[in-house]
Amino acid sequence: MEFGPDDQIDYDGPVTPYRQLAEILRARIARGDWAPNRAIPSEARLVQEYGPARTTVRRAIKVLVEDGVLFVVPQRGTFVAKRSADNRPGEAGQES
Amino acid sequence: MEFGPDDQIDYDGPVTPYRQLAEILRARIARGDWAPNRAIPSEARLVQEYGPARTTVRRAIKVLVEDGVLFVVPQRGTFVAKRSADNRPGEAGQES
DNA sequence: CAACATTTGTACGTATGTATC
DNA sequence: AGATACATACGTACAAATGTT
Repeated sequence: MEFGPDDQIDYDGPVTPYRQLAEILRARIARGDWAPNRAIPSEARLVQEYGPARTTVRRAIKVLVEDGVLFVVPQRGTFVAKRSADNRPGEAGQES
Repeated sequence: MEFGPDDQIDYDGPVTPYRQLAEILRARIARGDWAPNRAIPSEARLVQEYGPARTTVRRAIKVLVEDGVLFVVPQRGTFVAKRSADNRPGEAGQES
């Protein structure tokens, strides 16, 4: 079961909402919704778009940060890593 | 003697309570009370509904998990498998 | 400089579920 | 049966840094 960029979060399913959101964002990044070194929507914006609590958004972002897909700049935003497409859930290789 | 969705547990009969509950739940799933990928009531809820100890509920769930009818997601819930209707106990079912 | 908005960081409390003892 | 632990999610509030007006 793959996640698409336009999917909504299913709160009653077996997959946790933060995992779903992570895969949704991953799909949108892979599709090129936001270019490398560009900021994705703010946490507050993602809360508005997808409905979850901010805690859930942050958890989803954390997954992608650990996968090297995103990186966070405090008080600035969350950005798409340069080689975000290469990074997959398997090996978590993040550079700092 | 078949079990129906509305049956109660008979604690004085020859069939163990957990077996009865398993068949009750199986009937409810077959009847479509919960769709595939949807969660069945929580263990605590089933305790309330049918009266047994939680141990009994868990044992019943275990039977259906081994039959491929249900699957458990830790910290999330117990869900109906997609092809739950196909899976039947058969005579080769394993006991534990 | 001051005031404000934006964004991430952190913390607390509540609720639900399973896991374990 | 009951207690405790852990994971997840929601809501709220405030702090800190940055950017804008």
